[in-house]
Amino acid sequence: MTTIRDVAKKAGVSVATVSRFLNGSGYVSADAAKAVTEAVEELEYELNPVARSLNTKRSSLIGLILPDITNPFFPELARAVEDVALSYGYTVILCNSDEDPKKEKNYIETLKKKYIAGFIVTSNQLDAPHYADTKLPIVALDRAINEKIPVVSSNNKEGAVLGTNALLERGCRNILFLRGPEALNPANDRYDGFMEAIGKSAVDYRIVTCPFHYADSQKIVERELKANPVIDGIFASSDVSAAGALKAAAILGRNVPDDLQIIGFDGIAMGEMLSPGLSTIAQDVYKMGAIATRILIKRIENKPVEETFYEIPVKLVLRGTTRSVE
Amino acid sequence: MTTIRDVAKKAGVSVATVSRFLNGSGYVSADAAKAVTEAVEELEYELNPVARSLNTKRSSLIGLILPDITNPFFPELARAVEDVALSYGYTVILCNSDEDPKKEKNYIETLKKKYIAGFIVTSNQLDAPHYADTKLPIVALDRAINEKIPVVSSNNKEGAVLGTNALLERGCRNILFLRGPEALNPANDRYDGFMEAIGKSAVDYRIVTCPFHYADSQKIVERELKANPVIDGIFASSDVSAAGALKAAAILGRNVPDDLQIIGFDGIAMGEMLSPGLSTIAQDVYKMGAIATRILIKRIENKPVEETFYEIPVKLVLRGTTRSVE
DNA sequence: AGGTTATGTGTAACCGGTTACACATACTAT
DNA sequence: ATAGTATGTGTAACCGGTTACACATAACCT
Repeated sequence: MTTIRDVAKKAGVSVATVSRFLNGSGYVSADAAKAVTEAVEELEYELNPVARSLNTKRSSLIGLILPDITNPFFPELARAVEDVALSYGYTVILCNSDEDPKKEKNYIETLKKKYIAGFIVTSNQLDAPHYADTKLPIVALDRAINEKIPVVSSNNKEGAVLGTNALLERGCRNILFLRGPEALNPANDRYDGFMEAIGKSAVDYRIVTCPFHYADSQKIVERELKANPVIDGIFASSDVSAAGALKAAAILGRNVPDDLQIIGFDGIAMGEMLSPGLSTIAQDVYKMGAIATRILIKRIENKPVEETFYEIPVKLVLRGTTRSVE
Repeated sequence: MTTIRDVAKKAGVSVATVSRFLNGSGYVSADAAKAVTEAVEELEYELNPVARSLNTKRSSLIGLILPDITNPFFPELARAVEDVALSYGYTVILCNSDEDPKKEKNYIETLKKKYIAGFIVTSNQLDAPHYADTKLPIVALDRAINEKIPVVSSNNKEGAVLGTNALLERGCRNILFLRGPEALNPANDRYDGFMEAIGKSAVDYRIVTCPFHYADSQKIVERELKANPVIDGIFASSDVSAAGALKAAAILGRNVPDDLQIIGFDGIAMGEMLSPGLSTIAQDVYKMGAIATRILIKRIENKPVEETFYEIPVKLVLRGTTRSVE
């Protein structure tokens, strides 16, 4: 393995000069620069990042902490983070936290020892003291940890307004809202949006809390539809719940969309594979991940970060579970 | 930060003794062990993995190379790898290769510099010279790279036999087989299994190559069903293709499963969310990932690895796209 | 002219571990 | 009694970079 000392010898300069040239720090004459460049070329020298880390106490590692990559929302996020990280020369470490504070903390401790450069965190747990006192750059997704930590989030409230209005415009007069878990920030924002939009109408509605879980949602919706056959529209706070609702409708022989219209929230790929295709409020998850990563890298590299709150617009995607507006 | 020198001083021994004790290498007296243990405790000493890496040229990083985490097959795999890695004290780096040899190579080079401990590779490209000459421990998923590299794979052929027979037993007399891309090992094994099972029957069949892509599959199946209305069974080499087939059937007004039965392959979570639920040959993806990781870690730690080929059994999961056997 | 400041470079300490080697003592075997 | 092996420990070099500091020269002031 060629070391910086080999390069220095070949170029006829000191290691300090080589290091300075390689890092663009301090003064290096044109002659020295040329000699070093040539030596690097000839020896095919590549800097050892571990040795560098040891004394700079920095690395090019980014930690991505998310509840569970298996949740259909996260792969696309991970992909975006990885793409952007790669393009800036960073490497992504995958951490499934299961929303367990102990696991999260453990990851943070472990990775700190490796001089990790920063974290992207998608945590749903509400108290996060171990983030607060971390000096490391962090960017949060979907939920605020504290004022100093930038947040990237979908415009959940607006999305919910959009979805609710879509159902109203399509003639729904009795809407079931599948509210997400109260512990989740985005679920609360979506709830607010629904309430705002529904409040402006004179339509009947019903709200049921429903986990972002397929089988549970199916059961809940089955029960609701049986108990309240007048329901002619369902707005689910997640696509997974919407899929459960769709299944429940199928089981009960309800005709979607003629008899019952459904809109989900998230925009996961599965939506289009359902029959009928799921209408949904699509989040631009890739964009969220990409932006979060860019902000993180700016923070890591001490570049100025303009804002601390980034809201990504959502989009109404109409497929088969809603009718066209007449 | 406490260093090994602080510990040595506190324990009244040399750094060499501390290091030996910590690594369980060389001789350490009971007295010294006790003193070091106490000093470590009191000082809350934690070893610096970067410093260690620098001279051992090893780390506790594992690289997971896969085509695209966004593909529904991979999140569960990644989850398994991460779980097992974590339990052994390793950390997982996520690498989306897009099946691009350049990207793969680049990752390997980059991570080698970080003294990565080993790789788990799910690569579909057939030539992989850059793996061959790598001294690093590697475990492959789903395809053999060379004889020295252990492979973990589903029992694809048997799965295909199972699926084909399931359709036959359920009365299908004209089966469409959606063959996966020829470049993929598992697709070929599934093809072999189908041919073997269908050959033993006297049933008509038709084979069409079809990418593991939803919209494309849908189009292909729509075309096929129109051209050959006699088709009463579809065996798809992937669940995504099966989902496309199911959609095509819905569009053409074919009744699944009374008129047309469908079986997929993979067992991705989406299958149960479809209506009707997708019958499929389920791979135990989690198990594949977990086993691959355990083997890799054995290799990394120079423990004996019994075999170099691990075949994980698949399972027939019957849901709504197939009838019950009368 | 003389003092500042900018430019350029090298030596050597340092980051925080591991380990080769030298040395000392205790135990075994002959 | 003596060689040979097992046990135990410390010193110092080393992994491959970065950087504080000292020093030298050139350019820019007033």
